Amino acid sequence: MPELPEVEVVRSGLEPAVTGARVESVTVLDTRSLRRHDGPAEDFVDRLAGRTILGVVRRGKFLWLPLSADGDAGPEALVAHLGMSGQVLLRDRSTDDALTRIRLELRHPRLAELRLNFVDQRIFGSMAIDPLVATGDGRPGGYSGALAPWPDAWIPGQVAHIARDPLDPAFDDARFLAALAKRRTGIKRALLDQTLVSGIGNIYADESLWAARIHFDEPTGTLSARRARTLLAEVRLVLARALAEGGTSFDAQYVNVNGASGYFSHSLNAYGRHGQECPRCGRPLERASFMNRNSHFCPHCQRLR
DNA sequence: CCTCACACCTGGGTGC
DNA sequence: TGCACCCAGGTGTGAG
Repeated sequence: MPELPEVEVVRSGLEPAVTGARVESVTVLDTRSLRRHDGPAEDFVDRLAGRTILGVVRRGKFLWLPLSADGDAGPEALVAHLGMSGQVLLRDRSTDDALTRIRLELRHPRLAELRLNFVDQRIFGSMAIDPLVATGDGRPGGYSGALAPWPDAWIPGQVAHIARDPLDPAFDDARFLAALAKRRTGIKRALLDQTLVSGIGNIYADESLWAARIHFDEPTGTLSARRARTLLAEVRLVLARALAEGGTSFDAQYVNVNGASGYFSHSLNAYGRHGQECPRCGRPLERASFMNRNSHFCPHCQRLR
């Protein structure tokens, strides 16, 4: 479940159920879902089994579950990225899901036994055990909700290069705007670059650009500081609204930890609406090929300057 | 260092 | 029904 709102729906669903739970057993059904793990599947299983989950943290589209100490190893976390089609489903111990790639059996002190199925059709997502490293700015590594004994200024090594997301209180607006102004590329490319700002994918890039009336291919070099600030504000509004509606779902693939879909697809103004009327000006929205995917926009409201 | 093209993958839906 | 084809919301890597 890809973009920030959908991943946050997963994070917030996992948090009360897995915080404090012990990992009783781990089954790797497809080793390709360990693409991000540095080592063989046996190493993943050995390092995860028996440990207790301390919380659930998210930065952008990355999730990680800090783990209790294990011998001489430094602080580590179970990292999960959902890629294009990943799901994390909480089930009872008798329920299986098609396309489950990794299965964890958990025991929670109050909620007792449960099963966590990592499901992924395309296998662009993956799990990993990764050492935690100190954040560069001393601020919390990501968002961990209210329950966890975080915030701690730690982040998995493999996530450290990802920028903070626009809903993170430690996101530095001035730094982002300065970095954006230095780029020599199109604005949508920049929005999708997770090392510049994280959490935005194809849907919310198109929605934010539509809201800010900016063409997806407008060069970052000609975007005024004022319009860039407007765009950042619209990004935040779009992400927050989508989050409030439980994320965007077009089909059964993008669901929360209980398998339920969000409602934001009903609130989309541009994404997937090519051929239909622009909700603002009434003229037809268009779709254009861009970066091996599609961009949805209003050619009247979003003119290339 | 920055930018961009490309590789990595499957199965559900659609149309003939 | 069967089957070929199309499509999908992301990230890491390496060339230039």
